Amino acid sequence: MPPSLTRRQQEIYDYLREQLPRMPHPPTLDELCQALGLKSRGSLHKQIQALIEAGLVEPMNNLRRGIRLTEAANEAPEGGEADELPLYGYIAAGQPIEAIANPDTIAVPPPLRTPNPCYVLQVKGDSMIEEGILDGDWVVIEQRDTARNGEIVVALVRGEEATLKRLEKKPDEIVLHPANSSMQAQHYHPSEVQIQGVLVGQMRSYH
Amino acid sequence: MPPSLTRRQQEIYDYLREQLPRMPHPPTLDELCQALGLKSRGSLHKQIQALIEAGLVEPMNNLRRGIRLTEAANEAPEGGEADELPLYGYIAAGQPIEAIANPDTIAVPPPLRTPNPCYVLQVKGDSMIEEGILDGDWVVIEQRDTARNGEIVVALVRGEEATLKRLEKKPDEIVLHPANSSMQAQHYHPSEVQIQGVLVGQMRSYH
DNA sequence: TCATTATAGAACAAGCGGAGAACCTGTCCA
DNA sequence: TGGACAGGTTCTCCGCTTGTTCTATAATGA
Repeated sequence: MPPSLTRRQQEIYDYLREQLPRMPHPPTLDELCQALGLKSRGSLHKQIQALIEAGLVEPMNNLRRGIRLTEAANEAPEGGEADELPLYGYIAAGQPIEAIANPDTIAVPPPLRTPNPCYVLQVKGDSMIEEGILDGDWVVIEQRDTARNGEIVVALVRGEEATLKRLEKKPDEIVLHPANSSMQAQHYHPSEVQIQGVLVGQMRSYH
Repeated sequence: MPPSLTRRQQEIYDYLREQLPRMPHPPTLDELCQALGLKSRGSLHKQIQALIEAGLVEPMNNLRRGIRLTEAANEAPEGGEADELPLYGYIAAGQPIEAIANPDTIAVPPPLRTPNPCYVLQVKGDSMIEEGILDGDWVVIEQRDTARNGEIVVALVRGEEATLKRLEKKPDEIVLHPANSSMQAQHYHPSEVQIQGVLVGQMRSYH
């Protein structure tokens, strides 16, 4: 059992886990220093050393191979629960989906999802309050680009505004109905609206 | 066997069990103080010390790695299925909980429950519709016989009627508030009402 | 009334994170 | 072949944070 990491060590480790795969080469200490806002190679080395002792970073015995993670660290990500879905971020009427910094996952019980690919968003605002979807609720979205009349959908309007609304398809227009009597239904030309998914589940925590 | 915890210690322990997994780093004493509304690090330290002696919190020998639970404490919650909770039946205003024939279980993601014993009911009727709890929703209930003002509780009235209502405790009476403007709040003598649990989570399926 | 519990607050010491310098060891190139 | 150079290693020093310890003060209850 590795000695638990200090806060800074954890931070650096998290950074490595996230950024390393995107880098063309394993970074040198100096490069990492710059990326992390440090000025002293020696300081960073001390932190990395701790990660090496914890078995998370490949030891580099005087070789110049840059910093890379251990196999163990690469495989370790999550406990591998079968029904974890990605938590993409927030959805609020009128803004694009706001991705959160740490792409996270959240467990979703089978009845709340479908066998098809799904993801989770957290609701911001009260636009669907009369459908029992409150600020802060998680919604489970099935990834689809079509929907039936009356379904609640994640719709992208003119490529920029993502909203959670009830869908009404008319011959020549698409109407997006909020469920909040203080808001107006919005009318669009079909070409303006792109379906990104359909609501299939919802969860709320009270603490 | 460790000496039993004081009320406050139990409270802090529960908080840790619930909140620690969501934190990016193990918190420092100061951070915890703020989260718990305390102003003195020293005070909290004494409480934590007691939890350490009870074997629930990892001892920190002058190291600054924050507060973390023991393995024992982390694994302790339930021996059984990961996060399957018993589904007891239906709850509707005005009738006892209607047990379903096959006592079933349903998976509940950790954020929707507490570390304490919980169970699940399915909602019948619209009495809490303005709180975003609709007919057919599942509600996760923490098994408790006390509740704080403003919490939504499963209350058994005169030993026969179970309802899901928002609780208001007054000196001489207990008021159960529905969240549906077409229904009336109900007033009872404290001896008539028995708390059976507190709402901690809610789930809905759209298919 | 005394014991227990919870809290505030002050004072202390050491862990920890960082800077910087010097050192060491391979690689490259004239 | 022997520098220059890049990059890893080791060291010391400093200041802030954070765990620890103590004392004092309420509140509560047997």
